Amino acid sequence: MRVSQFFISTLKEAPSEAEVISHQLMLRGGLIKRLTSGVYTWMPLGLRVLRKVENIIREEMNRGGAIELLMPAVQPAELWHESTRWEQYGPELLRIKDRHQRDFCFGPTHEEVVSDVVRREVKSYRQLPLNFYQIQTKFRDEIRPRFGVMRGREFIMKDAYSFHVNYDDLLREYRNMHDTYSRIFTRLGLKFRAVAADTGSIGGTGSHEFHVLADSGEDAITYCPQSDYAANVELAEAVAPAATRPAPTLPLKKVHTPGVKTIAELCAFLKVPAQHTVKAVVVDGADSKPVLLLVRGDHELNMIKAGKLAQLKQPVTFSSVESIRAAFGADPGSLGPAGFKGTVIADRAVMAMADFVIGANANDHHYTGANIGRDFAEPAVADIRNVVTGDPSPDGKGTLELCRGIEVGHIFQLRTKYSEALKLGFLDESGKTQIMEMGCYGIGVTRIVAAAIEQNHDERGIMFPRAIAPFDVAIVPIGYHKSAAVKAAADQLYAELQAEGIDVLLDNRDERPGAMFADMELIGVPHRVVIGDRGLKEGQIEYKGRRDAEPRNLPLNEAKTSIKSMVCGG
RNA sequence: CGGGGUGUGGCGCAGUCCGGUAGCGCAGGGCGUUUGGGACGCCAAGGUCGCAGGUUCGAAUCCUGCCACCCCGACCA
Repeated sequence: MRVSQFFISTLKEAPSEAEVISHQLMLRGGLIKRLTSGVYTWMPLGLRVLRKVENIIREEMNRGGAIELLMPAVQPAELWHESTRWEQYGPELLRIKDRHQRDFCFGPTHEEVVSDVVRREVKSYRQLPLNFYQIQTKFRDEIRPRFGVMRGREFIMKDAYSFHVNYDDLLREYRNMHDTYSRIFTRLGLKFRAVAADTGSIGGTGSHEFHVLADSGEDAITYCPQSDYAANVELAEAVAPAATRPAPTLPLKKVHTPGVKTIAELCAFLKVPAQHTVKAVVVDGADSKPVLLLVRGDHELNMIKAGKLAQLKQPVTFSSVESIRAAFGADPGSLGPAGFKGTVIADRAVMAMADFVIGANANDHHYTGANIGRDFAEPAVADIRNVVTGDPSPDGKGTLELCRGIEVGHIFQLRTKYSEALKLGFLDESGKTQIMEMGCYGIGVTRIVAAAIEQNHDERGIMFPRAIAPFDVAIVPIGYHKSAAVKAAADQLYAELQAEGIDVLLDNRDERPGAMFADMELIGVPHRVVIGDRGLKEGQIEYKGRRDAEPRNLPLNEAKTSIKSMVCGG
């Protein structure tokens, strides 16, 4: 591609709407343009990247035995009533009406449609298993779209749905898709990790998320370097401490703590470490009465885990200040279990503590030397905190580390949640009707582009992994419009590399060198060749990899072969 | 949906407090000089100051209402 025949539009300054680096660089590089909140045009340059991502996904899905189809984006409400999701999905489902006032939605996911296809087509066990997938535009009316295409409302997803005669076969395909996803993200050139995940609203049993590792990621994930354990922090079990609770050594003492509300203030005021304090959080119980949750001061309450407790109202909500005052006689910041009549649930780690500091249920007062059993009744015990670095791994094989990730893929064992609702039956060998087992497997295609940039950039711009770079190599001629020798050498190398099937971008704009260098670096082309009169006199051209510190010279007559080996090797 | 913030030319901003009819940088156009790290000079062009009402002789500026967008919290690929 010659730049004169392409469309490149870069900015020196990032639009102020962009907060994260990938969003800024995608706007500056002209990969995307915003149309409205969470909705973006993919400009020609960005589209090249997107297509490369899609093609890798498509190739590996095909290799994994999945079969591509394309389902409609617009779906009739009747199907969603059948699965009961028309009511359940909430405002995230974009609902539309046609001219006859019939209800439709713009599909946020395709379990209903694919199930309808399969129940019409598949009657016999002989037609199973099946795995249908598509790469298609979805719409989810997100509460808060942000970070550009990282969390858009309209986005492209690869979604796959598999159908099986029994659970064993679903498990086989689930592992197959796990391997397929690992191959996909490896080929994309991304540092990633598969982690055990919460199944969330989609339902089903087993589930794994695939995360691109990046400090700016929205998800906290944990892994064990000594084993293959890895999980989303939402899910990762905080195992009970091995140590038994020491006997009390201090008397319970009420202390005046004026203005102290947070654990940090408490620690500073009393000069105690956070591990010797207990945090009290009040949430609404299943009976709408306040329930007191206790976690160690340096730990964090995990709302997903709390959401699995039968004693609590779903979804979990913090109690209002009014109901807290009524139940405790004090405001948040001075709360504790002593004297509280309702349900108390303590994290496992709290149960191993003695002589700790906790709110006294009187404003501006705390207790020191508090002890379970002696100063208040034994509470119910549950795992309700986030794991922290150094916690023992739930598999017993080491200690946990934490890092951050961007969720780019998610695989689920749906089991029969949808196949029962949508009557996905088939006849088995003995002629009996059975319900299919289902799996579903998603990849956020547009999000991958943002995640790749988040993981691969420097102060000059994007450093795309080779597999998804918009171009493999950029030729930057110096004086293309002045020097016949430069033009001839650049045109020839361009033609030769193109003939080798390499994606070459020839920057034949009449720009100053600095402007061309800056643009090629901004848009993340992995290899750059500079051709100028200065080098040609010596029979040399200059080569620089996007990640190289310094350029180096190559003989002109070997240019094609050496560049080809660098493009294909690196 | 709550909380915070911003809307001025394609992009980044100043001007708003203290009303007097819009300015800077970048990008884009023309001419000239330049050409190995985002050049320089001159010239020209480009704005319903988010929208609607109001106050006023006069509103980007003050008042009211609305809209859009961004950021912080519950969602998810």
